Amino acid sequence: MTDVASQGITVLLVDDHPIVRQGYRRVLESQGDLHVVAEADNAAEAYGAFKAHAPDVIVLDISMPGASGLEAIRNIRARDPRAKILCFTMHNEAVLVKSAFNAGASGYVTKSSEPSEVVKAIRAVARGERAMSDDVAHSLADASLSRSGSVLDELGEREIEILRQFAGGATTEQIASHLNLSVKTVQNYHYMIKTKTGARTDAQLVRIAASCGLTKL
Amino acid sequence: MTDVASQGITVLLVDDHPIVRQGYRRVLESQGDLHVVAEADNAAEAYGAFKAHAPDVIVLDISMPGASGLEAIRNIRARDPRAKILCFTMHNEAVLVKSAFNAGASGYVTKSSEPSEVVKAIRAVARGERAMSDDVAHSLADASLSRSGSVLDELGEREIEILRQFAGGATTEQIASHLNLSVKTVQNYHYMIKTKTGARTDAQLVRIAASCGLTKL
DNA sequence: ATTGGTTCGGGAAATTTGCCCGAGCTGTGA
DNA sequence: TCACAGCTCGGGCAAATTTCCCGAACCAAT
Repeated sequence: MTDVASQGITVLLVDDHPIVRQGYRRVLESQGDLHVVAEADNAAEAYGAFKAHAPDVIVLDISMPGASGLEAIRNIRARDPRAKILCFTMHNEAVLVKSAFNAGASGYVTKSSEPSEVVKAIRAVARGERAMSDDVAHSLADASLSRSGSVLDELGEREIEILRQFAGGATTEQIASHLNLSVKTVQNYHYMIKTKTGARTDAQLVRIAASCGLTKL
Repeated sequence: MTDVASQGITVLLVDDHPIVRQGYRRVLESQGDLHVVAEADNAAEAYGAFKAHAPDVIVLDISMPGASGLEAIRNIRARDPRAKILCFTMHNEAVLVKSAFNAGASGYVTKSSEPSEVVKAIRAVARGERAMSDDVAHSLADASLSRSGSVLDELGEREIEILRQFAGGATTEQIASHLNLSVKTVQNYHYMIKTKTGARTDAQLVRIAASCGLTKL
């Protein structure tokens, strides 16, 4: 009775799709204790809106392209570490989830979740707890029983270099000759990189490399 | 005065995100003349729901994975050519838009659009007109003007779809099952795509796909 | 000294690639 | 209407690569 919830929880919605925002707003408002006090269209506007309205929780869709969503989290948290950010997105890759959390997010819920789960997460985050939906927890658990940082610090120097060249479009032979290694060794590194990053496909590898800034485009 | 709109327009919502569906429903219902008579969670359920409720308009999120959205359009239209389908999605790539239309869609609106635009599109589609949002028209126009010479028009529709999924990180098996193809066929397409685009490596393929806007990174 | 991480590569089985093939289908133009 | 061309779908088979296993050398810290 004495906590913040009894006063209602104020929310800032950040999503680049207007109608989606409209929808969230209605769903949240129908809860009674949740009040959407502002909306923002993109990461850039998000901090301004946060400063202006000081909401209890920021619900942020990191819809990607790229790290713009993560960037926003870092920006806001850097300027006000009290900000509580709930990521609400359709992506459920462990790497992204991890990045979001150590960018400073307080929660992570996928759009596949039931509305009630989302609402629950907002309340939890408002209380200062960490929240995530079941599917997110599952993929995190799966992917990293013992990992702790960015995917990159799992990799050795050589592995990173080979990943970089590979993602840049080089063939195995080219990499081998660039680095004066046997083709076999490059193949083995390639394999190790895949297992360490959890990529099941070369394409996934490229995406991971790109998301780590290892390659542009 | 004698047309369907004066009686209200019935809508079937198809989207795999429950909360998003909730949101749309509320936005549409608040219009007065729009009535969401059914929802479906995925492409498979969509046709059943269509048959059961005979809605005036199907609002379909082809959120992908893969052609399941396009597949759904084709399925429904094959069984009932009177079906009016409005694609409502976050993707705004010319290739997809074109595929959607010649799969039989009546309209295409992105989630970046204002709610009012979406509603307008629904009404237009219900009247039997073709509808698309400004940004979609723009990217279609762009593409049709200055895109001869792009690698993409060397590729068939299937090839493009498979490239899209592959670049998105899907495995050969996943693609095969998404599209109901044999693994061998997907492998063959993969090979054809590589030769047609001149890519010597899967990583190069991903880069090409990205540079054509086929996938985001 | 021993453990542990990183670099380097061999070997063998399982998969995938590279390339060729034929068959069904559709639209287009003579 | 009859080709003809182009897309779609998949089999086959040799060659290449991937997947995992392994050992060896090096260096750093325990």
